[in-house]
Order: sequence, then C-alpha cells, then structure tokens
Amino acid sequence: MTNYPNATGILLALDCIIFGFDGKDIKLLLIKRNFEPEKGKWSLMGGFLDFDENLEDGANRILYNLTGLKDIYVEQLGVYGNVGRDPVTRTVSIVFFALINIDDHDEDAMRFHNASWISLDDRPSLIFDHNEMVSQAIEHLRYKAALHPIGFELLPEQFTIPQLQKLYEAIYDTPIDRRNFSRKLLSTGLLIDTGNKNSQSATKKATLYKLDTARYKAKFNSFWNFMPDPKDNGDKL
Amino acid sequence: MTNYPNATGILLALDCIIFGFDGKDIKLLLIKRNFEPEKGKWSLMGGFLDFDENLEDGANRILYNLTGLKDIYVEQLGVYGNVGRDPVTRTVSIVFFALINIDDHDEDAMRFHNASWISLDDRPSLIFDHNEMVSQAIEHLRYKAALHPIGFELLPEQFTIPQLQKLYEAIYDTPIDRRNFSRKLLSTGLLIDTGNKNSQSATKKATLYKLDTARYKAKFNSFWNFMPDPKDNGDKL
DNA sequence: ACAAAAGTGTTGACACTACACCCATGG
DNA sequence: CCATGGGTGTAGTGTCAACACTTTTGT
Repeated sequence: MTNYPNATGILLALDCIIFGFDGKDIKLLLIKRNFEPEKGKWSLMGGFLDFDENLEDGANRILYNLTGLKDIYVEQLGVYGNVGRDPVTRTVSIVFFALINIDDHDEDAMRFHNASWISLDDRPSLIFDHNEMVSQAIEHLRYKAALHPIGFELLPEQFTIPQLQKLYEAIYDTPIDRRNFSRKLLSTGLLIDTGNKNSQSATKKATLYKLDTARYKAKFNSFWNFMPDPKDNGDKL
Repeated sequence: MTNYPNATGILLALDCIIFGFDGKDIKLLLIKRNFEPEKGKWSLMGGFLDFDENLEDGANRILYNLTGLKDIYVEQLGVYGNVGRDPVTRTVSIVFFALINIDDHDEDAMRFHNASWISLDDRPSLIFDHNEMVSQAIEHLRYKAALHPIGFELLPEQFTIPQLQKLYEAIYDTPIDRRNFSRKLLSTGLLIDTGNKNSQSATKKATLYKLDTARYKAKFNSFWNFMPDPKDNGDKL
C-alpha cells in the first residue's frame, strides 16, 4: 500500500451554529469560553475531529454534549480554512448548521459549557472568524427556509399556524399577511390537525397542528415558495 | 500562547468537480490516474492542501494546473470525511464545484494529467467516494441552475439563445419550449445583443448575446425560476 | 358588549404554458 | 421554393397578494 508524501499537520475542527426560536426571536446558542484560547470571550460551540470519527458523528457528538439532544437537524454549512484564522496553529474548521426546538435542551449541560441563547440582534462579537460563519448561517437559514420546510425543526411538536407565522416573520424580519400565509401552509398538506387547541392564548384559541413527518421527509427536496418575496431582493432579476 | 492538545494527523485533500458543455452534453473533466494509489483508475482531479495555503487558493491551484485557467467559477460543494473513505490513511476531502467554458482549456496540461472530458452518461466508476461526490454535484448543478444564472459560466463569451436552451435541456434532460424560453431569458435583462449573428448555423443565423456582467453580479443572489418544473420533482409539495 | 386574535372568501394582477404564425437562410 | 431553424404574438389557465368579513374567547 502506498503512503502519501507528508502529513500536513493541519488540525481539523468542527464548529456548530445552533438556532432556536423562543416564540418571538431567532436565537443562537453561544458559549462564553471558560477555557483557552480566548478564554472569557464568546464563540460557537466546537471541538476537534477525532481520528476515528466520521464528520457527522463528530458534529452530533458536540451537539449532544451541549444540548443533550440526538437526532437534531444538521447540515454542513461550509469549511473555513484561511491561514491565519486561528492564531494558535493552522486549523481548518468544518461548520455545521443545526436547528433545534429551544425547549428541548439540557440545562445542566448548558451551564457546564457556559452557554446561553442569544437573540441575533444582541449577539456579541465572536472569536476568530465565527462572526462570518454566523452571518453565512443566517443567510443560509433565510435562503433555505424560503424553499424548504425546515422551519418546523425550530418548533415544538405541536404548534399553531400563528406561531409558525411568527417564526417566519422573525427569520425574514418582515410582516406577513396572516390569511395568505395560513392558506399557503395548509395547502402544502404537511400539517395534521391534532384536534387540540392552544390553551395559552387569551382570545380565540388556535388549532394545534403537528407535522406530517412521512410527507415531510418525502417532499423535503421539493421546492415551495413561502415568503412573499424574500427570494427576491427587491426587484426582479 | 496556548497549544492545542494533540495533532490529529488527518490529511486534508481538495477535489475538484469540473463541468463543461460541448453544445450538446454536460461533461465532466476526469483524470485517468497515472500515479498511486489506484493508478490506472478514473478519479476527480485533486491534491493535498498546502500548510500555508487558503482553501480557495488550493482549489484554484489545482484547477489552474489542470486547465490553465484562472478566475473560474468555483464553489465549495461539501466535505467528505468518512473514516474508511481513503484506504491509505485517514483523509478528509473538501470538494469544489467548478464550471468552465469547455473551449478554454490547456491541451498540454490535460494530456500531462491524463485528463478527458466525459459525458455524464458515459462516466466510468470512480475511485473512493468520488462517485457520490459527482452525484451530489450533478444534483447541485440542477438545483442551483434552476434558481441562479450560473448556466452562463459554461458558455463562451458570446452565445445564442438556442445554445443556452440546449444547455438547460442538457442539465435537466428535458425538452423546453423554444419561445417561452427565449422570452423568459430576455426578460431577465441579463443578455446584451452584440449585434453579431452566429455564422455556424446552416439556416437562419441566431443573434449572439453576451452577458451583462454588471447586472449578473448584482443580481446573482436574486432568485429566478427558469425551468418549467425541474424545481419540483413531479408533483406539488 | 367589546377587543383581540383566529379562520374563511373573493378579486384583480400577473406570470406561465401552449399554441399558431412569420422571417431568414442555404440548397 | 422548400426545408430548417430563429423570432414574435396571443389566449387560456392558474397562482398569489391584497383586500373584507365572520367566529371565538376573555373581560
């Protein structure tokens, strides 16, 4: 068996961008580092890839450590590898994009890692090139949510259409017509009426739906077009 | 300055998927390896990342070596890192997606690397997980070309609308209505009439257009919807 | 009874498909 | 003058945004 010329000595890191939704704002799960380097500063949750570990397994390990959750929605977002990005040594970071239901997390694990949910608007400056990563992730969220039904990953199992609407309004920071939104969503056939009603609401109680997971999986790669025009940046191409 | 615990010894490779269009079929630029490992088999063009090299620079270096071209359209496609993917040693490969005008390549460099343009339908089985990479790239091409004007990257500077149509028909392997296609394209405002006519054609000569590059760059991230329905896999979501 | 939020109907603008027709060129 | 292929016009269909109206609930 042949050997490759020379090991490069480049380190391989994994960083996770984790989004949640609290019913009002899109939030990021960030950690205030209680370890070196850059101790005391904010950053994404990350770690190094183990030698005998697949990439997705590594990402899931990191996500599990921080949130106590498995089977999270995760995608590769991209790779960041500029020479000077990590001042300690050459490190290439594979960035993962994760969506979770904000209610489902492990408080203890979060305290241990010194992690907090932070609204996008209030986010502090992060170490290294993590700010760029987050910007790309927000862009990706907007892009993908306009075309694929990933929004559901951020909601609890049962949710109302007005809740879903608030989520989309938060993602795109724009008001949406209630009636058109409702009809559009229902027409997808992805929602199953649970028969339950939302008890929180002070006024008329909204119907609680759940996701038709079979249909969701089958149709995930089909397109839709949810947002009135987030697709377009203002004027026609 | 702190040091990180332990170098992992994982190698970082770069692989390039290069698409071209010969006026009839979408083609891939593949190499028949004249080096170990897997000498004599077909694979993507690739190489290792240099220690002091940015990722995109590495990809461009590899692309330049093979084609003699700079300023190629390149995107990150994803990272492949399964533990056993390379039998020699643990190697993580960052895969790049490139589109070039098939007429603009360096014959000598191609011969030196033992490279050929191969139609998607005729492509041989490739080493390692390169087949998966190519499948993902084709999917990405179909996905992205339906929404963004990347098709132009595959054509010469001056091209006719019928040529462009053949390109899209090749990408989606489906016939398109000539008249609707033409109107849709012209309505984007991306095409500038050069005043020239295609001299090749045996019958009526088609108008040669060029891309309005300023508008192309400005509007690149806007969506469009070119294909009748390649977006959708058959039926509505 | 009234306010606030959820749910349903309707309409006009616009975009897209599916056609028919005309023009230019070479043999 | 005819075959081939490029270019334009138009009618029918459907989708989507923008509206008004009704229903449910708590106070």
